[in-house]
Amino acid sequence: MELSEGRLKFIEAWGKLGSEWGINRTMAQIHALLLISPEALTTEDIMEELTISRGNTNMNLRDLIGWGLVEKQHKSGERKEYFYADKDTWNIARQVAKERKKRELDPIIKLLNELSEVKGDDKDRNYKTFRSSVKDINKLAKNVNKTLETMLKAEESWFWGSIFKIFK
Amino acid sequence: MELSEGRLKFIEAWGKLGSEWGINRTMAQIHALLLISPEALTTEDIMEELTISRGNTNMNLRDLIGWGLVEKQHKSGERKEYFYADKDTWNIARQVAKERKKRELDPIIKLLNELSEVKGDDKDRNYKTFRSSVKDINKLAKNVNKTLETMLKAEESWFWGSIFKIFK
DNA sequence: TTAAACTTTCAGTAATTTTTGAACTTTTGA
DNA sequence: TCAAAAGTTCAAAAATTACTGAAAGTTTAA
Repeated sequence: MELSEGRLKFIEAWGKLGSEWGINRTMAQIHALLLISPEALTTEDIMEELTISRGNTNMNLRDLIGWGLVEKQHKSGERKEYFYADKDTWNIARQVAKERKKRELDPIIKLLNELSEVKGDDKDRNYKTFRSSVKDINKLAKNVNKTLETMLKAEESWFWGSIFKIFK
Repeated sequence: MELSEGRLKFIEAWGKLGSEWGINRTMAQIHALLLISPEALTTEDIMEELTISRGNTNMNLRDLIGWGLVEKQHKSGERKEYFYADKDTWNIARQVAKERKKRELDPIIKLLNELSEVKGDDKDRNYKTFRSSVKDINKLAKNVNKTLETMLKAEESWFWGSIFKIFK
């Protein structure tokens, strides 16, 4: 396979993966393009490569910056903004985990704690099933939460090393 | 909070969470409803509780069965089909992990292996960055893969026990 | 202070995804 | 064998989400 074909496939696959995980396709594609670009790119570069509009490019770049996956760069003597993606996969994974934890896991844990307080009749089967499901999900969510917190602080090699030491 | 309010909030939250993770809202809501229902429900029950159409209910139930999260039950002497959700959270997590691994991780690993074979000029910076990104993502994907495989085989208490033994 | 170079915003449009509902199929019991 | 009761399908409609392009905003340098 040629590099140019490989690059296209990579961008396409990253976009598809993103959309399967609730991340907009274009945002994932811009990220993919930056991941395989040695140099920072301008808005124009991205628009051309992906044939998308200026507005779309701009908004998705802001989002990527909001996710902590892309940063703005300025070249001295130039007015234009350049965009660069961190290439360290472990940082990317951590950053995504961090943001999704904040946006989704934390609120769900908060709700589950509230739902644990729901009062009812212990003889009511609906109530018993509700309580039991909420309790179990709560436990799982808290375990995931603890594991993510460890991961957020950890070095990649230590993290996987620890995992595999046990799992063999 | 009252049980009825809690049930509504739970269904709503589960639906939202699903949609944030690329799972259709209604499918997640049906799953939520079944999770907090002690008895198996009929299509009619679900249609009424969630005020959705028969077609929609039917299709999403098929999908849930396809994900291995819901099973059909038959009551003797009755024509109607009843639907029941496994309430074991660990089984649910494993089932979701298993399906998503099969549908998404496995294909991505296959592609990454192909992309590892892309030929090019070692002096080309584009080529070098491409190779390096592909290699790193490949490594991460394989680590995730191994961890998932362990998880799929494991008992819940053993799994979290092992994780926390290391992470403290 | 002006104008060129660039960035941001957002109303309108387009694309995609989800839902409906009615026609169609299957199963069952009389 | 038939009709009632249930289950399934899918074209069309609705809802949601993403994209465009042009106007408005900002920054810079002369």
